[in-house]
Amino acid sequence: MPTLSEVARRAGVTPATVSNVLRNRGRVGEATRLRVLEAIEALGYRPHLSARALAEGRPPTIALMVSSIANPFYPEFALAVENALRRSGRFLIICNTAGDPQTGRAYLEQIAGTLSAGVLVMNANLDFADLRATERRGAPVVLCMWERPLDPPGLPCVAVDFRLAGELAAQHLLALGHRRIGAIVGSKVSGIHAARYDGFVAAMQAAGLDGALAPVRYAPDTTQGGYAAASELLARHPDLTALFATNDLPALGAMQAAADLGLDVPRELSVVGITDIQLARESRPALTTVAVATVEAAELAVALLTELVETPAAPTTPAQSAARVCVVSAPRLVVRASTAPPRK
Amino acid sequence: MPTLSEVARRAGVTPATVSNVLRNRGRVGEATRLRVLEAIEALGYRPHLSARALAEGRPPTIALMVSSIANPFYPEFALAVENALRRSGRFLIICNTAGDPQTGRAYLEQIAGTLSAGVLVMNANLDFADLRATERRGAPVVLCMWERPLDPPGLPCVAVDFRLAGELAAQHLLALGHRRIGAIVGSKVSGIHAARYDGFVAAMQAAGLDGALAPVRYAPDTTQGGYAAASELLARHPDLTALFATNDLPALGAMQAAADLGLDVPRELSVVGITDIQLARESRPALTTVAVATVEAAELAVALLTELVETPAAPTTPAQSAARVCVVSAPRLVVRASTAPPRK
DNA sequence: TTGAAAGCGCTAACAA
DNA sequence: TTGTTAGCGCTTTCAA
Repeated sequence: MPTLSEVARRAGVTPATVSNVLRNRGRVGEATRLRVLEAIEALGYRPHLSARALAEGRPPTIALMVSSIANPFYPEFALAVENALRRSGRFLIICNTAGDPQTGRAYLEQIAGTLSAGVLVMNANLDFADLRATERRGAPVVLCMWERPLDPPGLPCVAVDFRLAGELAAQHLLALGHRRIGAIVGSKVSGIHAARYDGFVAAMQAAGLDGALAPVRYAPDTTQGGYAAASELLARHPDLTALFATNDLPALGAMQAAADLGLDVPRELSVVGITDIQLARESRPALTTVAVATVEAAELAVALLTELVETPAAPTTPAQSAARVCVVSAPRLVVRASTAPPRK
Repeated sequence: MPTLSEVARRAGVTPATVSNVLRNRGRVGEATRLRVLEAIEALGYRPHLSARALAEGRPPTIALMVSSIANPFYPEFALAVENALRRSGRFLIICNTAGDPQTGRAYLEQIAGTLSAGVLVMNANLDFADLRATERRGAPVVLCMWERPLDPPGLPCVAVDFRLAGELAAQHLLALGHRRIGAIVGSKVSGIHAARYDGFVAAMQAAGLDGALAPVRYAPDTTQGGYAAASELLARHPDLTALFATNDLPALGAMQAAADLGLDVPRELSVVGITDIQLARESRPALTTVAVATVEAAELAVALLTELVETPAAPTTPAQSAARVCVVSAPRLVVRASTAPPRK
């Protein structure tokens, strides 16, 4: 592969000039510029990105930490991230933590700042301390889907009002006339779906029901988890007319459980989820859900990280980080075919 | 961030020695080694991967070209690739071509050989010429799911016997007693699913039916595509008792179409797909399909590419490339709930 | 407008 | 076993 020096030699200039031409720095005579361009063309020169990364002190690369790229939600997000990055001439490294903080730390230690200029974190179950250490080493970190806009994490982040999402979902069921509603929370009790559940409880409360007393199950954030949770809930509380799930995947699982129990959705059981992943549209019946601005979140996250990466590393204090919170558009209800008024 | 020289200074040795310790090159005294290790620890030193890439002449990175990471098949494959790479200390750059050869070429030109040591190609609709050019520039290319083991592409590849997959699917339907079977081919007429369809036709032939005359529709390789194709087929040929699809996504779409037409699957219509993506297990009814060794293919692809990357670049002729064909385990039928004998 | 020179952080001969 | 010396390909002052 031809190098910049070879281009320079051929064009009868020095490497510095070629570099200036490449970066459109201006300070190059038009005739020279043309000669350089011609040499580039003739030689088929392409800049060596690793060399450039070293010289510039920062690679054209961003790492996306996810717990599993195979989770049907992430690809949509990753796609949006990749698109946004490509537009800004950067590249995306996918880091799969498999939900294991060790793996996450290993990734961060290896590539943050040395092979990737910054880090996007998408629910990868990482130690907060590791993230702050990463920041301190000079690789900015952005949390991609913070659940509580009003409770910033002390790290730059893109926040989604998931509490509102929970409220909207519950309000929809309530408006349809449901009163006996079960909840499936796709994480641990103290987990990241807490805000969504809070919203649900609040909406119930507001409707004069004791939301905290509504039957609830905590389950893994998967279809299987939702399936198991729904099976249990329906076995224990046969009078439930609707199920609220904090995420689409468990909601989809709940629909399967209903199908296997011979319950017709939505006639005998309504199901609502949160996020609006592609599958929600494609399931039968199509899932009613609360759509989250995934693409917008991805773009904001990339924009925020880009800014941080390009800003001369003013060592960020927690307070400064706290200030870097972008909130995406409010979630909105998408009514499809999995919800209906309860049978009397 | 501390550099190797700083570590050297602190340990009272030269950079070369530190490098030797880091690479476990052996030729270092035990006492020195310990001192160096201690300095590394004390300083929190981590090797700068971009610098190393430049010095070694090759980055620790591999590019995976896919048409859309959001296609439910790719994440499973990408996950397996990522795992295999991580085990070998490499990192994964995701390149989304959106099926556009331009975008693909731009990616290849930018990063192949300069930011990524090699390229994995997963049905990204790339120009063959671009791939060969990439190879010539010194960045090995491996095709990840070549469809016809007996017809090598002139590029190193991992091949899957998709013709056999098509045969197995058809044989299953035939064995159940189906005779009026429609086919949904998830690509253009001359597209990459041709081998699968060939297998289908051959199996029909072998059963004494004129497979080539079986109703067939070509459609995009998506649920929507399958939905539309199945709707058409069933409208035009109400006597069909089974549908064969060359991929799971269209098969799933076909099941939805059946549901919307009020046809019970599998009682009134059997549906079979190919690949066995995660969704196939999770759909209701669960999809009968022919499982392809995805993980094995990913691992073989990584192994093959790794070998090519590490082999001192003997400029490969097409003939040599042709020799680099790995074939994964044969596909195998997975019977689930979407197939049954035809109603008399 | 162009050139000269130093250096990014690391590796790898080759010498000692 | 360890050090010396050149780079890898590019960017970027600073001079001319």
